Amino acid sequence: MSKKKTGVTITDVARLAGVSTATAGRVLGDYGYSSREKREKVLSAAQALGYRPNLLARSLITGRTKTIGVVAGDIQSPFYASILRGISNVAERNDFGLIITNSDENIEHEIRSVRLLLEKQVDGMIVSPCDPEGGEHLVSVVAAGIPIVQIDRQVHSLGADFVGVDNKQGAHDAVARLLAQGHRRIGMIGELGYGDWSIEEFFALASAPSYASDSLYPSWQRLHGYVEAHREAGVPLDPMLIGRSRSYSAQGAQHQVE
Amino acid sequence: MSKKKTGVTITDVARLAGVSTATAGRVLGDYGYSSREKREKVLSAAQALGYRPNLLARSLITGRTKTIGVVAGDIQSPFYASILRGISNVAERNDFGLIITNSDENIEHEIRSVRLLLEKQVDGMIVSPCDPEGGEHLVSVVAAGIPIVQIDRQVHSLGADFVGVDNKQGAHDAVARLLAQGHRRIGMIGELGYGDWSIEEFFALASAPSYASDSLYPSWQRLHGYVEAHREAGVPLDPMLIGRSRSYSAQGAQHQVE
DNA sequence: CTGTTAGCGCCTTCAA
DNA sequence: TTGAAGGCGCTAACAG
Repeated sequence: MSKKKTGVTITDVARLAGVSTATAGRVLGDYGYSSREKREKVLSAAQALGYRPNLLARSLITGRTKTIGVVAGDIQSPFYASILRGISNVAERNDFGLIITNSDENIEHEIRSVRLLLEKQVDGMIVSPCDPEGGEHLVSVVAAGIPIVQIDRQVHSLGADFVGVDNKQGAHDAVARLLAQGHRRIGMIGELGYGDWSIEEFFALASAPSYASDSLYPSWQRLHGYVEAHREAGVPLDPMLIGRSRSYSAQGAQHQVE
Repeated sequence: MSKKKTGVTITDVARLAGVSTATAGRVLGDYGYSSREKREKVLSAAQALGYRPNLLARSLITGRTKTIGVVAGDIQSPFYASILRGISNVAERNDFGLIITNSDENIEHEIRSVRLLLEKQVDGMIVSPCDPEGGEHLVSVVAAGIPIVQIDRQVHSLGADFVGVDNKQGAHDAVARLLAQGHRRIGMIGELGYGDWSIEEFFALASAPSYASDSLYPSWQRLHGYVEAHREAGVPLDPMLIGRSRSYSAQGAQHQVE
């Protein structure tokens, strides 16, 4: 009949148990002291009433939400899905909640997501920044004292932790091995979607021994490794051997092959 | 230097704007009346201080969190990933947050997840119940006035909304078409992992025209469709044509073929 | 060890 | 249209 949300509060439990709300809070929240006797009274009262703590109220006071926010590129991609699964496992093991958002590699979506997470008072964020250059919104987050861990890509100027793949080194090692085996025409298909250069231009840039690709997108970092391996082996580069799929998809790659 | 979280509150904004917290709240929360003049004062004060509303505090009062909780089987599976993506899109469009959890098709995980979501005061839940029979934990949720939408599988006794595939009909139609084309030995590989019957036993059960498979796991529902199509066509069933992969994986299916 | 008193940040009556 | 006062559910300081 009644349509109101029940909302059994700590006060209800305290009353039924015949103690103060403070004492009830101490046993239900598992902090501070409490005698065996009172403890049992409170627990059974809570049980009887079907009490569930209101984590919002608790967080409002403690300042901690036991929630971490994630800004992924696209939940649906196997890459992010597997990462999310790992994050989720660890979070659950530690009784943390997870608020997950997609950026679709779009900076405005990312900013929106970050704002939402901030307002929901997450304790920390895991972000895959879609633009290695522009990260003012992230700066304001760390400034607010909320830790950020970056995934896959990083905003260097942020100085926040980063978990990812050493793209340049990986590609370098793979290509170097092929070159060592005597191969000379090594093809590579990469996403290489964003970036202001043609392959020729990038080859020129990346051939400088001091070139740093750390702040580029992953596929360009890998191409840099490709270039370095060639330079070290003294093998000339041929732009015709590089395919730009412009998307991370099998179709895109297939298209480059044909 | 200071390590404290800044925490610009509505009070700070009100003071700077020279109005009461009530007025500041009205413009920042976009409710109630406010004069153009005050409104602008408040907004620029908020801007200057970098004010961000504390959604926890707001939710504590309003009783609504603009958050919906999801209990998926496994984020990482393409099936759930695509569903989550859709949910996420709609949620974002409506300024809702999403708390996502995995059940791993394990009832205890599911119960844990549901409890967490309840305590975080989600406004509603989307659940893929791992046991079509046992759903007491879900009953208590709807009893608390929190709407549930079920995905893929449903607890019938719950009487909650359900979104899914008509497994029986789909399998029935596919098999019926093959039979109509004259084929007689039609194989089927299904997960068929849970369930107390052997294939022979299930054939016997499902051959009854009145048999209802609604509360079974999806793969059994599909097998029911297979059986019905055969019955309607008067084609005898052969248990040897059914493979039980016992998992939703390519490997499992492949193994049945060999 | 326990109860009382204050709030957390915000919204919501209710007067003015 | 505005402000003052009260309270959401809970925890953090005190005294006792």
